[in-house]
Amino acid sequence: MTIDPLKDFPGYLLHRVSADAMTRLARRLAPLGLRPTEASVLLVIEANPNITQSEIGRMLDIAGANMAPLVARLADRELIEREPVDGRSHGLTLAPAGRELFVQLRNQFKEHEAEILDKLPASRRAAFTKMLRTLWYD
Amino acid sequence: MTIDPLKDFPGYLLHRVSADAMTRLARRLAPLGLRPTEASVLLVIEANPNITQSEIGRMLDIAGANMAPLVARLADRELIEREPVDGRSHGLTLAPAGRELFVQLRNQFKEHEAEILDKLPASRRAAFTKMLRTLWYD
DNA sequence: TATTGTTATACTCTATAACTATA
DNA sequence: TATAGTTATAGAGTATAACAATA
Repeated sequence: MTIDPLKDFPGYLLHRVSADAMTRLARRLAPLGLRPTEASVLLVIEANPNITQSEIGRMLDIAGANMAPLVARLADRELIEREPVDGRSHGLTLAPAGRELFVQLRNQFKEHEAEILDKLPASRRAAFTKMLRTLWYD
Repeated sequence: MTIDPLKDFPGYLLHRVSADAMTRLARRLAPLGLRPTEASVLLVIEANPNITQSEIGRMLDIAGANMAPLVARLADRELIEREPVDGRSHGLTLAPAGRELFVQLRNQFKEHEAEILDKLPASRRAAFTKMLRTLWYD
């Protein structure tokens, strides 16, 4: 039979588990007309009214060059509003349509995250998430 | 201060940890002239001489349409050899240059994987990998 | 000088459709 | 009919370089 030489590599497993979760999240969000990165930006704006797009970029590690068209799409769809805070920055807040969408968005994320942990015994889920946090925010 | 509403989401953490690891792996492999997917295919061929590219695709979940140019690049660089096994399939094996590269490749992967787990206490590393395996090969 | 926001561009990985040749 | 391999193409995410306007 064929041998999978990668199946014990945590890096490979992280990649496969993450890629699978991202694909499922994308499918969940498609009916809302959102891609995963757009949805995560909306969650950040909701939690931080008047945040600027450069601050979001630093938080989510999205380069400014990539934030620009992403935010422009959300503004074009009137999901967010931009208010000048000084001559070069704009504070971002959810527009009415964005607040409406946010409720569905939050539910989809909640179900998605539960689905990921679902395969682990309930007693190990918190430990798993904590280890991931250790790896990320070391 | 700004709030990160995603920091407790295992799906988001998986994505960030995985993306960071992939970026570091890509940097490690660049001096060898390989991208992560190319390197993983070489590891699979080394472990399974005469495997076909469709079998590799099923193992690594890479679509046939994407396997074709990937394998062609490796064959053009004479890292692998293709031997017909029937009228439509080719068995893939490492060519001499591929075997030479494989030694360095294996070392880079070993260091990479160790680096990922490095931030976890040694006593938790096996449990973490096992949980990832549970999530992947459920 | 440094930062914010922007445009243009390219790369990697992935996804779909259509096709040929073989089993 | 199903499978192996291929080509063309498009999408999403990311990366770099260059630039204007503002701090």
